[in-house]
Amino acid sequence: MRTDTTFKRAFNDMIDIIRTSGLGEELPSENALRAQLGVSRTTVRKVLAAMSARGIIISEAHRRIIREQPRQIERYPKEETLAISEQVETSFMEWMLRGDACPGTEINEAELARKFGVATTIVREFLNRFQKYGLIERRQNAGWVFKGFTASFALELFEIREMFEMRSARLFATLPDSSPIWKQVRAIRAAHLELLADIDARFQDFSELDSRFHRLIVAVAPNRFIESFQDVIAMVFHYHYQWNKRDERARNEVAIGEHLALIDALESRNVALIDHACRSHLTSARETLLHSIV
Amino acid sequence: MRTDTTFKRAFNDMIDIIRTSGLGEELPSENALRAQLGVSRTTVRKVLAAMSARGIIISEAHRRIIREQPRQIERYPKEETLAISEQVETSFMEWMLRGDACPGTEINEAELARKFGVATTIVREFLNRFQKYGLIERRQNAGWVFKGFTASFALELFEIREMFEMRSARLFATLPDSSPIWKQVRAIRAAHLELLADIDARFQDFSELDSRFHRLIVAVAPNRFIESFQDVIAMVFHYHYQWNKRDERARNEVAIGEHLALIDALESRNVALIDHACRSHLTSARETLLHSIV
DNA sequence: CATATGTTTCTTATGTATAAAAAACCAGGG
DNA sequence: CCCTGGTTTTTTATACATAAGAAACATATG
Repeated sequence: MRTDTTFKRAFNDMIDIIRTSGLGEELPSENALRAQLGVSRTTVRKVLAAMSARGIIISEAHRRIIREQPRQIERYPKEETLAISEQVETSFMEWMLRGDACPGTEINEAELARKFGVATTIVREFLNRFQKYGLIERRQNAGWVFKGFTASFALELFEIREMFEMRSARLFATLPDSSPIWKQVRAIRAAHLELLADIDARFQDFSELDSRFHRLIVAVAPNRFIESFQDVIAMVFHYHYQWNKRDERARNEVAIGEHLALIDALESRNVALIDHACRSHLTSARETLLHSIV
Repeated sequence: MRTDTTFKRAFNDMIDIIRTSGLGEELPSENALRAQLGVSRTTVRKVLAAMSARGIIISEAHRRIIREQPRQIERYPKEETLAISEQVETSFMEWMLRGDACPGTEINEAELARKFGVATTIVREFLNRFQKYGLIERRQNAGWVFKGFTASFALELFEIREMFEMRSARLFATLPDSSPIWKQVRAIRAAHLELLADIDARFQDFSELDSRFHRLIVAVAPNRFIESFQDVIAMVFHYHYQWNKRDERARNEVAIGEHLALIDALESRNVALIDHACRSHLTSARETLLHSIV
């Protein structure tokens, strides 16, 4: 049966909401909470009921008062807030990147389901969605093949990436001053500088910033196929680098430098500069990835 | 439970095999048949058993003799040879293109399952796979939205298509004479001429030839992401044109002409010619598609 | 001993079941 | 009436069941 991860996530979020308010204060309406938590009212009510049951709030007629601050211990642990389908993703990536699978390995839905301790339906659904990353291939009536996280995967990936990002970066040259994108560019530059200033402590945050940066560039002229390809890139960097920590800090520092150079180039509106900055960042990113594969 | 479409398809294929042999002849071994039919030996045996039961063949110890020619009536009808998942694809496309769905429509798994008369699991699996075409989008815990077969879909599609095909076509200029691709190019030119000669009767065959042609061009330098994008294109042309028959014959005739021009250009190895031929074909294809949308 | 057939076991495709979550519906109070 | 909270209905996520199909194993026969 369905797991109650939505409820648990909402419960944790509600704790944060309550902590920003004082004792005795009244909570917003169910509808307002629904919007804040991003879940249905049904779930809000379930959370409120749980809060009541724990004595954190008091439900009077048509209002709920905060009675005592919830303690952090009451939070549900992170794992329990992940839908089974998300857990499967993690398990699969781990299985794949830990090297249990070499190129050409046959993937067996039933076996994976047993290994991960979930129903076959879910594994199947995952594989269907995962197919778009180009790492597995379906065989009629006979499972899947793992094609391998290989050099040719990386090269094919970067061939497309270069086409897409060069196309987008160039468009910045003709982007009017009035475009709201420029504001986001400045904001993301600031975020880069901030991260750079604290690189020793926060170098692990780069992966997410990287993805945001490239999505911003590509958003200059929206195209659903390009955007969906960004998911592939994000997946690769997110997971692959979790398993290849070598030189992580230095690598990220270099990349930040290249991003900043590209931002400068974009703002210059000079196509030649943009081309150069974009291409050299992509080249260096490709080399880094290739390096970590072999 | 699982349907026996594999068996029925194999049964039909076996009829064709038997019809090419004479009465009294002996059939190949189970293993040989397995390879010919592209199914497992389990299924081969089931087919042989069915043939025996119908008196078409006689199973003696370790050999099977053809006793009488099967009649065409014994074939299973086409519909019964399609896996449920394939039927769902057709039903969905029909639902979508017949116009029951306008952009922004919410897609309801349960409702579709009822409408198509299949299990929800299958609809869900289909939608997950179908997602890559960029026509639907998933919303967390709340079904899917149909984004519409709109002009912007066509434009985004063609933006990518142009990047990919121009890149591939240009590569032909530097392709060595020795490449086996040239032989395929000549073969596909012949196929085009053949179809053109008989265009009045066979204009419906173009869709498949079109897909083969573009896949060939793109295969000059294999890239899994480009190849997978060809699926999107093939889907669009295959289904969309099934529902827009206006000027079909003329349209296809024009496209054949453009293909032949592109083939000439490729063989010339002249980049400027290639560029021109490729771009003008894509432009005209885009206009045709846009036209048929509004 | 190699190859073909007979048998058993495992996997996939597809249906059904059900708790959780979302949505729709409804009644009461400002 | 609009909003709020209570109730009912519908849909989604996930587990489980099973026939069809694939694969592995075993035996026999030339």
